[in-house]
Amino acid sequence: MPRRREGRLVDLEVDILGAGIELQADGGDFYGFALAKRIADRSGASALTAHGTLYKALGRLAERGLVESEWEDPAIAAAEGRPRRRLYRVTGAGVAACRTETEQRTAPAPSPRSAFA
Amino acid sequence: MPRRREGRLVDLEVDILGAGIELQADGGDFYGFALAKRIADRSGASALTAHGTLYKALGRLAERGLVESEWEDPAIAAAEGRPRRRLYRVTGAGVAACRTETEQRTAPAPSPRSAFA
DNA sequence: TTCCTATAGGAAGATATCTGCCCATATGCT
DNA sequence: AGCATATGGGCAGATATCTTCCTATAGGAA
Repeated sequence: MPRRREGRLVDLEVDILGAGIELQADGGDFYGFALAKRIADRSGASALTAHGTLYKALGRLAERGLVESEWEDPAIAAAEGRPRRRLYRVTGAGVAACRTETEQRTAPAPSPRSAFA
Repeated sequence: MPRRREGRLVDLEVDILGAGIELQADGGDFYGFALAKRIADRSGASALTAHGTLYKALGRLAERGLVESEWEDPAIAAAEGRPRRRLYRVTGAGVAACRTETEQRTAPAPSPRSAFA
């Protein structure tokens, strides 16, 4: 993929923010693995078979301040007998960026003349 | 595999005890994953590609009191940024059982007549 | 000696996160 | 208009442990 168009989001990032906003609607934070399942479910196809893509995207979003994260208390993971999770939440900036991006996409391209023909 | 011959060990169990005794010689405990690598290395071949086999064998040995285990302090795993380990050590009984089994194997079968022919 | 069956072993996958490698390509620049 | 390249995406694998299935076989019993 090419240089990122200034301040815009790629598909996967929109998906993450969207799913994340949904997941955190009922109170808590969310974590990568759950996110992956959710996105895989609704995207139908077998995207993210290798989860590296997702974690890289989450990293990018974190760098831009659109999500925040912190490690789950290790004791909890230990008590539940599973690996630790990194807990994410979409920030205000993240919600805004997601909305903006979505709007920018629904308002199609500024067609050169009127329409086609 | 058939019923276990009363009080004896299968190959993998001997390997585990052997490798375990080696690993704990220099002080500390050992854990499954390291054990798997060690056994895989010296068994040359690609045994244990799926590690389930090893963990089941470790469970058997624990049940018979030949190894003991405890979970690593979750904080340590967290600090090192990796999954928790279960720490094992071979018990006295384990060392004894390993030796006995090895002897029983080096002293071959009580041949029916003298040798062959 | 023959047959039954308990049991070990292998494959596969769930649970979580992260890194490195390579490739395709849309973007921005000339 | 055309080209160079930054960058996202997919594949593969490391780190650890454990569960569920299915299968093959050696041991014991008849």
